[in-house]
Amino acid sequence: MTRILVVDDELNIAELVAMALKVAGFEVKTVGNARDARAAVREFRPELIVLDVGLPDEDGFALVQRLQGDGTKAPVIFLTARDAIEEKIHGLTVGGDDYVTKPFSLEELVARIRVVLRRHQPAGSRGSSVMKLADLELDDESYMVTRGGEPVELTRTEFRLLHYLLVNAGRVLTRAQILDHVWEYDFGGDASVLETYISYLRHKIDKFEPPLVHTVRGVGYVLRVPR
Amino acid sequence: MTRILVVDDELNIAELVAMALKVAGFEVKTVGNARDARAAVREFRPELIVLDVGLPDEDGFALVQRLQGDGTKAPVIFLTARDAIEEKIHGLTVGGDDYVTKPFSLEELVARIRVVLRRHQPAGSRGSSVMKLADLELDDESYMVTRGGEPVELTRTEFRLLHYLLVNAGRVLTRAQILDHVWEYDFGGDASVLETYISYLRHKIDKFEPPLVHTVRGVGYVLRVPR
DNA sequence: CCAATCTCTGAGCAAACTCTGAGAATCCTC
DNA sequence: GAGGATTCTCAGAGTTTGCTCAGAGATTGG
Repeated sequence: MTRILVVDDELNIAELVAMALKVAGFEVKTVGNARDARAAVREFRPELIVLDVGLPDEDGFALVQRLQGDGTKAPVIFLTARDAIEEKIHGLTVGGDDYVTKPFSLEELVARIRVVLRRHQPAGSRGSSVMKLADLELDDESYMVTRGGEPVELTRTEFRLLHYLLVNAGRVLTRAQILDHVWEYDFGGDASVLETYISYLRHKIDKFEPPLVHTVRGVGYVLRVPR
Repeated sequence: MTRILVVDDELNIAELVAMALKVAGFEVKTVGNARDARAAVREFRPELIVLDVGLPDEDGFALVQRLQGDGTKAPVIFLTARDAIEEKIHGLTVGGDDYVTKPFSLEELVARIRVVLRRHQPAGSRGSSVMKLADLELDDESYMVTRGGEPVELTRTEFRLLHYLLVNAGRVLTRAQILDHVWEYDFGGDASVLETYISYLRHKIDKFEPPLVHTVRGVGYVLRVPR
């Protein structure tokens, strides 16, 4: 089980992320400051670090330098405010690290984590980045979706939504779950957006037979092959 | 796996270069001064050396002489300030060595490394230096690009951009990734330059059908053959 | 040292996307 | 089958994102 260290001083965010990652099948440890982070790196030996750059006791980037000096090779995913100085991010994606701007959606964060982890694995043992259900295919890496071989153009939100449904194919997801994962965590609107996007998705991928997106009345939605 | 030794006393630069080279599939060792460099040459037996000429403890050129006296035949790529005495360098690069002026772009450095390595390989085992996608061809060595057989004139930045996209054909690259690789490492501007250059590229290579440069809204760009 | 070329900036414009709200359609219960 | 609840669909407002262009500044080559 892949170990991930989450470093964020905002407890709510840290908890939220930790939850999502545990559900996604990772082993997670959370700390709230740089000092604990260094200790955790030594003891917990994480294989990836999710790091808020706005830490109270030490600049996130300085911390990374120190950690890597300590011998960790774990890639880092930085959490940063959307309008933060992009300059500081420069040079970051060279080593396969990445960053996600706040507020993010959990779906997006988990996707980035998967991409970074894949890049850091020896090329041979890498799985494919393609997910399938019936004749529907979704490629994480190239953002391509095809149904029955035909390419389908999806917007970003549509893509995230389909991705989340696909990861949980066969399992019924409640509206709340979907909103919490696919939309940014500070999204204030109601579930009608979701219905709208389900409608869009159906137009794009379910104009072919058989339909894959199914409504479970009073509960939520599932992606599955009907029998 | 080709071994490359990076000699630079600026830790940030050395790290940056090492990262980029590892991602490009080389085995890398980094040292920060001339003494360690000589030791590393003996133990690590690099097949190419990237050497900063502004070393604190010994003049880079003197070092090369000594190294070659030690029996290394590894070609050298010098890193030098842009306004440094170019004559000295010209004299040294006759042996198939090369130089890159700081600040460089990673794309450029890696390209030079590939060219130098290719020159040093026995003529028989050389691969081609031409990359293709559909009817688009790009030759690393001669800096020539053709689309549908027609030659296309590209400026240096356009060439680097296309090259980076082509190496990663089929994979969506974020703006940050592209800026980090194609632009010089101290570039401080924002992504609008990139958009401008994408526009230039499209005018030059995508006025033919089918278009190869595709925008993935909210994410970045891909080079791919549409289906 | 001048001219040509290249790079980058900024602003205006265009297109695409997200979300809202309201009415239509569907489903379920009684 | 009526009525209420739920879900679907659509059009449009508002926002975001990307494209293009002209021109200033830098660089290169003669």
